[in-house]
Amino acid sequence: MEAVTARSTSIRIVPRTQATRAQAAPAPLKTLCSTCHLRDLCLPCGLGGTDVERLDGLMFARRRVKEGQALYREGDKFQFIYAVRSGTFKSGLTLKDGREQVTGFQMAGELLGLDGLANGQHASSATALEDAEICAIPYAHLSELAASSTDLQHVISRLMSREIVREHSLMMLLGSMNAEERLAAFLLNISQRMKARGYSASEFHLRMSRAEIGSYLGMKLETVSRTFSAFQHQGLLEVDKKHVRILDLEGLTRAFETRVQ
Amino acid sequence: MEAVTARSTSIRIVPRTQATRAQAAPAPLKTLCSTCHLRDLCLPCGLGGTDVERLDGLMFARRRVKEGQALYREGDKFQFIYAVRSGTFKSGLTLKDGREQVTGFQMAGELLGLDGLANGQHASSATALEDAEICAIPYAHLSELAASSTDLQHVISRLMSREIVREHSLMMLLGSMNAEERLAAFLLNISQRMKARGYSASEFHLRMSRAEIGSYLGMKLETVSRTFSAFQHQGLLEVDKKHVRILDLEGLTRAFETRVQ
DNA sequence: CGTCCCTTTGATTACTGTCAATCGTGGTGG
DNA sequence: CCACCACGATTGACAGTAATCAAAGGGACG
Repeated sequence: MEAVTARSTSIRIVPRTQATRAQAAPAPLKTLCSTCHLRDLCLPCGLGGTDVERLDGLMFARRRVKEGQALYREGDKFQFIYAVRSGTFKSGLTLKDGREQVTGFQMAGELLGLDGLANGQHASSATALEDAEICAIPYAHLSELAASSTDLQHVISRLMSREIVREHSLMMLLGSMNAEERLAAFLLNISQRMKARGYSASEFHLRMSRAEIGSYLGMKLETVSRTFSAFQHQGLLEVDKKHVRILDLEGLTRAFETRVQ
Repeated sequence: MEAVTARSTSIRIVPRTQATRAQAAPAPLKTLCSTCHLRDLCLPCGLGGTDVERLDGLMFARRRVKEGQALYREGDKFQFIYAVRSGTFKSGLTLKDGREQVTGFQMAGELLGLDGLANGQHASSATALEDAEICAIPYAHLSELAASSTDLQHVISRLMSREIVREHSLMMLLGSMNAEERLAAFLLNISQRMKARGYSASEFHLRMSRAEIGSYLGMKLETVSRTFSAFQHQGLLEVDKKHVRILDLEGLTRAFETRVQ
């Protein structure tokens, strides 16, 4: 897994762990929410035409992030909320001994960086799992705009609340499920999100490694791999490295619902 | 662990698991933020005098919640954010098979119910671990007020973001720590919060059962009990049921930092 | 004084972690 | 062009931690 730094003129290969921060885009493309194909998934979701037009007025800078590059890191000053336009990100905490805890994976239309509001600096880091593109939404401007639109205020609050709810269910997963239930829950979640984006719900490419899945689900990469194999033997799915095809959605749901119901 | 229903005129004992929802307070006391002893911990924290006075104008209803009573449950309509005035709450999800996943414990000055914004109904439930008192803050009124005060908007956003950050670190705990590290982290967290409230940081009463601690930390109650005993044998603390005295804060911190550093 | 619940402790099981080897792929460099 | 290396994934063997099952003590309360 390697990455090309944006800074060097010649193409230079660096391992992902040494990846540099994302640089300011050389060509700062501006983006309009009103014409964005993700508007029903993303920030403008639920907003009226006038509010969306006011979002347009902010002219979010669009930025490319290469695979392995960090969009922001723990401790970085909080200035932007990021909306994923394309590609996939992982977000998480890096422990001082080098190990990481992945706290989420973000796909197109999902927001990144909301944890930065608490203390004015990011509490987590976000890294691209493939070449990606994001909208950088300046929080100061956004909150200015929100001051004159209660609808926008509500949308932002709702998105933050949704993040809290999402983390609740992840805590349930980490706190009270076994390996098979965790992986089943993870795959069903990915499946739903792929479907919501117009992709197949039953066949997709995972962009994250076994180690990253394991970190997210609170298990070791070997256990992730074994559990994939177990599901395959049970006829629930076909796996080949990162390619997954779900054969028995009900069976997988049952594996998940063993405890959740 | 038993509870007295508020509805019945005669005092009737019900097990906590069958506890009824908190009823509307018979005497709706009103509360002022400006004179509250918790104002530096709670919602008004960081707000200027004029904003706090405007919060006063909302005249939050104060409500008593008996031990074992639910303040709200999953699926309840979201109307209020709650601030704990006194007592301790647990919040969490109840699974359909009856088991619960505790997602947090709330002490005086802490907020409850922020997960309700996402869908207009609470995604979790909150239950008093001892007789408690809360301020019920009508969200509609609060967000009306926030429309004319960017400071208040920021405070609310920051509180929600803080909840997200809190859950991140809990996920790290659940995802990558062993039993001793989890319990050490839990005790250090309680210790800090007690200290912030003017209580001893080294000696306190836990209001939650071993099972509730276990649910929160993703381990079984027997393991919680054993780990307490282990800490006691290591001379890190003295435990007698719910009473805890920390003898060696550095040692406990080391037990926690084994992985976190 | 008996019951119920919480807690503690012991014995055993089982799941997942750890350590290690192998395979396949893709990029590197001779 | 091909051998080599690095990396991710898979699988096996074994170890270790925590779960499970079980029993008993201690308070609180009727």
